[in-house]
This record gives sequence, structure tokens and C-alpha cells, in this order.
Amino acid sequence: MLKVILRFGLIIAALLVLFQLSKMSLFIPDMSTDLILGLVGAAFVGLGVYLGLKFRKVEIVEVGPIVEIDHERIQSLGLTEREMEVLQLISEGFSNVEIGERLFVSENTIKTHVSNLFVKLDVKRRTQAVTRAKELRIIQ
Amino acid sequence: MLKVILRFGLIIAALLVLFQLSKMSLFIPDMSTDLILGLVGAAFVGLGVYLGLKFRKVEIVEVGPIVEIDHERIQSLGLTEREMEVLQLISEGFSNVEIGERLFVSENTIKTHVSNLFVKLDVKRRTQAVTRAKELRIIQ
DNA sequence: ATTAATTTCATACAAAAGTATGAGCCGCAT
DNA sequence: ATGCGGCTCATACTTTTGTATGAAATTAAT
Repeated sequence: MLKVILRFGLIIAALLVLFQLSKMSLFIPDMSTDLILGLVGAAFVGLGVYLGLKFRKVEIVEVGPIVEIDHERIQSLGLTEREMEVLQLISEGFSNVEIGERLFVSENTIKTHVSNLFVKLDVKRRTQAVTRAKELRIIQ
Repeated sequence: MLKVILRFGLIIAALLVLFQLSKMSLFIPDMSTDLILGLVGAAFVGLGVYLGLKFRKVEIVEVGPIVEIDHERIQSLGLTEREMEVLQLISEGFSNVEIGERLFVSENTIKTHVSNLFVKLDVKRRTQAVTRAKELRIIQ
């Protein structure tokens, strides 16, 4: 994609040069205006290409994290605040003990939350819970 | 891709038209060089804006939902074909036994792959492996 | 042909995850 | 005050995961 753009950009540049040359041959004395014309054209084409690439980058960055959370589904599944916290941490790859430390509760408590979570999400493993939760858009 | 080519083709065509116009202008006494300069400048400005906006739309539609896989990183991490298959299935929430069934090998074999995977990805758990792999864009 | 990497599998052990059950505590609403 | 939902915790047990080692079979490359 980028190569194609660069290639066409080169073609356009070449055309501009031709443009310039042809005018010069016909109208040599007034070279300053021709030069300005050519420079202005080239500058604006450059701007166009630059803008194109710029926008492309912006979109790549922005599109990724656009996953809106479906709060209604969270409600309808009956997921509690605490369970959502645990689910989030699971999706980030933390172990039960680590999650317990972060939430200042025991590992056993986390296990309970996780079990309840699995029932509500109708899954059997935490990896499954994560994919399911993302499908349902209840986590990022 | 095809759209991009068409678009650039249009730009080149436009340039050629301008090319012609500029030549003609030399034979039209009424038109001042200043006017031509202005027209050309405006045309290129229009092109620039058009390009910018168009590219933006194209990227939203085409790049948006597609997370491109970074094959180079897969290479640099030394991940093998089989390991990638296992990683993919892990991310879909399958257990080691289930993965073994799908790939027609034993659970032990999967365990080996998983262990090697963890070393290469520098993680300790499968959930971590998944988030890491997505960060690195080596899976969907 | 020999090496090097990949894939396969096994055994044994350790750690983490998951299940089942029961129970205490708190806040809120009937 | 009684009950309900949510959060906490524990114990006991099962299952799954993960680690460590060693090794055979296969494949690709030199």
C-alpha cells in the first residue's frame, strides 16, 4: 500500500518536472513565476500525500481500542461490580493470587468470584471467559 | 488497493489537464499568469483536501476491523508453526486436552508446546500469553 | 550424510485453577 | 426485624496447568 502511494507520488513529481520544463522552454524570460507555480503545485501535492499518510496512521491507532462496553449485557447477565473487576484482571493475565493481592482479598474469595463468573458466562475456563467476555463486549 | 490506484490515476489525469491548460494559457492573451497561478494553487489545494478525506474513509473501512498479524515478530521470537496453532487455540479458550484432540496429538505434546511458547513469549500463564500475543499482534 | 530444528511423547512432580459446600458480615429495602 | 443480594472466607477435593527431563521420529538444510 505504502509502496504504491510512493510510486504514484514519484510519477506525479515527474509530471510536475515535465510541466515545469515545458513551460520554461516556451517562456524562458519570466522564469520566476514559473518556478513559483511549480513549487506551489509540488508543495500542495506533497501536502496531499502527506495528509493521506497521516490520516492513515491516525486511523490505525484509533480503530484498535474502539470497543464499546455493553453495559446492558452486563446487567442482563447479572454480573456484579466485583465480578467485573475480577474478570478484567483475569483478561490481563493475572493469577488468582495476584488478583487477590490487587483487590486486597484472599485467593479463596477470588476463586468464589471466578466460579460465579463462569456460571454466569457459561464457560469452564478462564481463557474461555475472556474470549466470551470480549465477544459479548463486556470488557475492552 | 484498486481504489488507491484509481485515485492516483485521477490525480495524474488532472495534472495532465493542468499541463495542457498551462500551455494553452500562453496563447490566450487575456489570461494573466497570476490568474493561472491562483487556479493551479486552488486545484492542488482541492486535491490535497480530497486526498486527505478519502484516505481517511478508506482506512476506517478497510483497516478498522482487521488486525494485521506481524509475521516478522513471529519470526524474531522464533515461534514455530505448531506453536502458533497451539497459541491460537489457547486464545480461543480450549484446554490442553481439547487442543490435543484438535491437532491429533497427545496432551503431553501440547504441554510441551505450551511450555516452549511461554518461554518465547516470556510469560507464566496462558491468559498472559494471550494478552501478550495480542499486544505483539501475532494473533488476531 | 550429518547436523540442526521441529514435532512428538512420556513420566513425575509442583503449582494453579476450579468445584462444592457452608457460613459470617454488611447494607438496603420491605 | 427480616430477608435478600453481594462480598468475604474457609476447608476439602478434583482437575487442569505448568515444569523439568529425556528421548525418539521427522524434516530441512548444508
